[in-house]
Amino acid sequence: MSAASPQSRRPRSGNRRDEAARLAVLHAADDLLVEHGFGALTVEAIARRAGVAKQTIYRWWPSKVEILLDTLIEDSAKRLPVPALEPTAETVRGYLRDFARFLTDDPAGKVLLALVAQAQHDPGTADRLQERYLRPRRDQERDMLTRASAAGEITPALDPDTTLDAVVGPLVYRALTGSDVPPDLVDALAGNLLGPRRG
Amino acid sequence: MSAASPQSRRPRSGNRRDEAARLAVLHAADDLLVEHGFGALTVEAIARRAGVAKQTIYRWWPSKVEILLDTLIEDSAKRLPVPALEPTAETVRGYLRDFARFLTDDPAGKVLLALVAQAQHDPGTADRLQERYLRPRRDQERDMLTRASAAGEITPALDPDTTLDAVVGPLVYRALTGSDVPPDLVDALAGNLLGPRRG
DNA sequence: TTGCCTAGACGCAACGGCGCGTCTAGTCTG
DNA sequence: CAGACTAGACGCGCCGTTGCGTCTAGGCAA
Repeated sequence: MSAASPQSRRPRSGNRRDEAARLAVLHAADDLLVEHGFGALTVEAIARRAGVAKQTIYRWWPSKVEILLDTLIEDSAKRLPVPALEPTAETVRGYLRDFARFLTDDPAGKVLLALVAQAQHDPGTADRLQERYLRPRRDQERDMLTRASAAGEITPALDPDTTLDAVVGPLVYRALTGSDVPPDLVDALAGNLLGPRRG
Repeated sequence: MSAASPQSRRPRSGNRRDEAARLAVLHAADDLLVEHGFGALTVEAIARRAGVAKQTIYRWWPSKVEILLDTLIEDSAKRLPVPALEPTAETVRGYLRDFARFLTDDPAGKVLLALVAQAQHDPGTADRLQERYLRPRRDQERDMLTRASAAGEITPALDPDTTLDAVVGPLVYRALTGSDVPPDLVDALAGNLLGPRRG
């Protein structure tokens, strides 16, 4: 659906990068992953779907992993922002619930799971996923927790990183193993690990 | 190391399956995965390493995933048994600590992570992993928790499956993202989720 | 017992298919 | 002209399959 059709694409703009082609590639990769799984995600299939020459892909991306990282970063910045200013117990819980829905319902969630998976098969992917996505996001999440703690909104018993792993881990694990990730689960984990509100 | 050398292999035994060949394939797959990662794990490489013809592999296993499942099941039955009879709070905690070490230090732990990863890329793998490994093991673990609860050894606040996901999830998540999985983490999670001993 | 015969597991080698990443050639636009 | 684009061919490696010859255990008959 979101693949650009050839006629809707603006004419190329000379010797500058074609933004329409870039978006077409990103959307094609996303769509193919969701529709047919990572196994069917080949560079040639992306090129066909995007209506773009294979060489154009290799010109701008070293691998399909980097394409997926681009879509993941753009999409999760848009649709799963980390509450930054004066987070309350409720915004923290809300973020975690959103994260659970992101994992299971959002196409970008599938992209994240696929990249975590691919990281097991290829050390290069593991490094890039850490650098470009996991580490920066974790920094923001840690900051959120620290601010909420300082404001007395939450009172976690464990240090911030362990707390985050303890909540995020089960959500990701259930998503990876094909279980559902209901909001109740998030609330149960948050209740156990974030401590009483306004302790 | 564990690949059978040709001269050490016993002569084939007529029209019966060659057990030495079976073990050579299992060990070759295991070794190649640990040494070079899933990416380098091809059926042809396994055949070369095991000193076995490719057809012999295809005769007995429909895919390399099934080979890995065989090794995972045999190895974790041997090296990570689930405490079954009258589990105490300490045996439950011990099992979870063993599981953490299994994930990071045991070759079979790498096999499990690789299969969880592959399950994201291929629905068939997801089904087989569930059927042959995750479900049976979860059944045993649930039983362990239920018995320990009934005996008053542990007092989890959540239902058994959620409790297991809440402990196992973070361990797996950290292993997947390349973090270490220290015993302290297990103890912290267990302290939070298994409840006070002999409450 | 001796000797042949069959069943089935095995190794060797080659097949067509496909995705990889690279390369060449030609087109289009600022 | 420079630089991004399309189209398509290339060699490589692995896929899963096939044909064929070899080897051995076990059955059967003289």
